[in-house]
Amino acid sequence: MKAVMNPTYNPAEVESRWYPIWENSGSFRPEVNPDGEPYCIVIPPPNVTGVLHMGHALDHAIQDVIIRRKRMQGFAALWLPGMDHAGIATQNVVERELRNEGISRHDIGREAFVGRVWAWKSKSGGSITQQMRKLGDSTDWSRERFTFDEGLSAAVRKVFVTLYDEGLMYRANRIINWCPTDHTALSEIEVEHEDEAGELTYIRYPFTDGDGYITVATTRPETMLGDTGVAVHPDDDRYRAAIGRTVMLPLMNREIPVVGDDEVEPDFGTGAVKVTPAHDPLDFDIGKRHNLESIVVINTKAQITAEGGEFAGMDRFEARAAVQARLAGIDAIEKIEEHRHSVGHCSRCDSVIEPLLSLQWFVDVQPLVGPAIDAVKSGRTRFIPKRWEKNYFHWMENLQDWCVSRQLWWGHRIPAWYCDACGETIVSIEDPTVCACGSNDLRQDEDVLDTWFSSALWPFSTLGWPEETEDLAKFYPTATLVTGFDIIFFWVARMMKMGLHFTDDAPFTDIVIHGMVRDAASGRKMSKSSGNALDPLELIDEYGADSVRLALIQSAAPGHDIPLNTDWVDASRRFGNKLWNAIRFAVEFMDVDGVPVDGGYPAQPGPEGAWVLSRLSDVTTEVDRLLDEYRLSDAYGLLYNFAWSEVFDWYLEMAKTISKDDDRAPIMRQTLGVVLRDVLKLFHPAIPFVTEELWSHLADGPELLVTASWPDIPEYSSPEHVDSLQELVTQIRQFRSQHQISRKIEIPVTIVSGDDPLPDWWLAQIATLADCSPFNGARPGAETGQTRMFAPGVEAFISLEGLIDVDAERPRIQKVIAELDASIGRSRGKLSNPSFRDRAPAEVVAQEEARLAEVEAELAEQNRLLEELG
RNA sequence: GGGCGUUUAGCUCAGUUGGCUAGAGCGCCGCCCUUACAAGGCGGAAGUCGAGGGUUCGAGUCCCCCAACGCCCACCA
Repeated sequence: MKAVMNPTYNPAEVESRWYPIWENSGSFRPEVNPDGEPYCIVIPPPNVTGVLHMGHALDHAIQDVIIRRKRMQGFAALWLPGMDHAGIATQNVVERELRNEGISRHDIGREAFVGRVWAWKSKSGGSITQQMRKLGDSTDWSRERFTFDEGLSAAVRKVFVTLYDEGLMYRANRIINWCPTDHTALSEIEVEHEDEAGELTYIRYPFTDGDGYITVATTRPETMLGDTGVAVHPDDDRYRAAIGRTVMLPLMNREIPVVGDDEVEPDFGTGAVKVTPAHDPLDFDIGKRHNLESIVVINTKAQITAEGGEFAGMDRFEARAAVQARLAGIDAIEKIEEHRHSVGHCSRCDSVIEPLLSLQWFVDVQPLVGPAIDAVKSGRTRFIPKRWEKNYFHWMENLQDWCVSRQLWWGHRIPAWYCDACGETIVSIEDPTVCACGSNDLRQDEDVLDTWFSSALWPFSTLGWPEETEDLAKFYPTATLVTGFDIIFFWVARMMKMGLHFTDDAPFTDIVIHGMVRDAASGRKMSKSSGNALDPLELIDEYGADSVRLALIQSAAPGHDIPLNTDWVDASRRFGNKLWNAIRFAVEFMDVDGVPVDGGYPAQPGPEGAWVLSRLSDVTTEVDRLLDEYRLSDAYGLLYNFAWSEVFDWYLEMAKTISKDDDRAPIMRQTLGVVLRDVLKLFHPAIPFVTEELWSHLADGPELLVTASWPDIPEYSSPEHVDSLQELVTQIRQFRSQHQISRKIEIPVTIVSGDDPLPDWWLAQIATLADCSPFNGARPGAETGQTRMFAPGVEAFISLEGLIDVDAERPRIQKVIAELDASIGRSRGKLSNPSFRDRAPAEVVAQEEARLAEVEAELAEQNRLLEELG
């Protein structure tokens, strides 16, 4: 018995019903296609603290379209979900909780704190996994992973220890980027540079021999407290004589040398630079080259240390003003200029980064770079769109060593132990209990690893590596990665390096890069901070997940940003409603249901059926081509127009003209059913909920649409008659509209065909679709008061007498003539050009000639009609 | 200082081997409550494809140059 379908589609009710059915049926597991070729996408793991935003919605919609189609195509398709432990972000959330209780993490200690984070995770973390279900993500939840779970942590240790054994993981004292707020080291890509207004302070450093001074320029005068030298370019004539002399550092009264160094830019400032090896990366290098001492004058809280003398204890910015004032007091400042310069900020908390000399762990990435570049250069892995490859190469070629240690508690603790007795460092997978020297006085390194370290292993660690699991053998290397360009450096490049190094294969074949979702109104990136963010969850509640997905997919041209507003979502919702009603009509009013899941394509579908099936076949072929190239927006734009403008607007209307007791009714129902079935299949990856619901009304058998087969349509050739039918109907409608003729008036139309009499079905279609009474007969005499229409193979005549004011037809014909004239002009121009005839392909020339002949004939006829009208 | 992207209808955007009269959604105008859908149907108006130059029989599409806007990278202290 048929279920009654509501005339208005209600997404909320339908969507909440289907997801559990899919999930519980195991449809998202690759095991549903046990013999299928493996196809795997690993999800970019959202932060455990994350809530679903538009960026996720886009990223997931794309991945879901890809994986759902592959599943329907019979692949053993796996979309592997999971989350990232998100070191700093998560630690901050729990620290905020503690702060509300009036305590800090140091009050409860490391172990208790980590316990609190786990407790938070099980209670509040991972809400995004429920939100992904609302979106319809067909991820295999039985394989869900977490970067901090046991298996992945084992992979992290294995990688760390291996890199250490290979000499690629080392501990060193370097200038690193320090966030004084998050109180941890950061890698250089976690620092965002912004141009800001600042000052360039020119300070005089007197020579110790009393003969003059040298002026240095700095944006950070407070660092002068730690100066241990002044550097000039060795070829700079102004300063050549100064090299080797010493100056007296003001305020500190420290004698420091002037050195010559090629890295100094003579054109900047005074051409002489103060050297603070402990607080500037360039100065650190210069200091090393010239054996200058490193004096730490700023601590991890961004305060001046005891080495800073009278300024000790001051905040760095307070000290900047104080140092300037003191220098001015002793007349050591030559001038202060306004100066815009780039200032580094913590990408997480926006604090100004402090370059600090610090003992940290680093990965020597150079040996990993070559294979990662080669994999892309050779085409083993390709970026889509290709232009991102250039960015990837450029970044790879300019890599610094990766600072991986973080001064946090939430993260993978560095598997290094230090022996207090002998000073030995032990790096091992298993926790050591005793040192080679016999001492068991071992301290594990306090630091944890950069969150991105475990993310870099994601494609293989989630599949079981370093164990040789079945999943790893089957699904690695994975097929496709889908992500935004903003994390190519953070994540994609590192996965490539680690994947190639540890598995000897690139982790993906295709890397699909999409843009950012933007607010269509302002053009800005959607973000909470700018207050222009659309909340996908609110949109899902209001419009349905299908609408949000389709809007994103249709807007997402490959590699471009996506402007989104609710109009797009609303248009998608209307499409869902249209689809709903089209199928409701077929099921309830045309008795189309029990459509077979596979095949069932009619061998003799009749002319309308052959037309729609040939269009379906063409469109499916094109959609497959577009989807294979990841052009989702083009594919679904095409399908959207096909479904609405051709299937619903034309074919469904044609089907209506065939009454239930007509001999052609059974074949029409079969054809309509098969076409609608395949439309549902083609749309399912984009709008899974409404299509699954409609499938349950339309199709026969127990199979869910989610695991149904992708369409494979036999060839059909379309009868030419259908084109002329559509053209003539459109022209009659235009005629009616132009002359404001009510639909209630049936227009008598005499139709003349070139050869055979027109079939009854054709006349019946014309009659219904154009609300006219067609008569297939001889060409009427050349009496006045007729209008004439052309369509391939047929002409139509309408007597204007009694239908319209005959005079009103004149301007219409004149307009038609003007258009035809223009067209003929263009055509003749082309054809009279000898070069065109010589050089254009013969088929293009022939096409042009045929077109001209046709248009000329029509022009002659319209001119004749105009004359008849007088 | 490098690199990349964008510029097409009132708005937001498609347009990938150069080839009929450049498309879509929304908006706008007219008619229609036709029993799938008024969240709809039918019809319509609207674009010198950022400026200039070049290649070509033919350029929104390829090349050069310019302009505006946006993004990324970069240790000018």
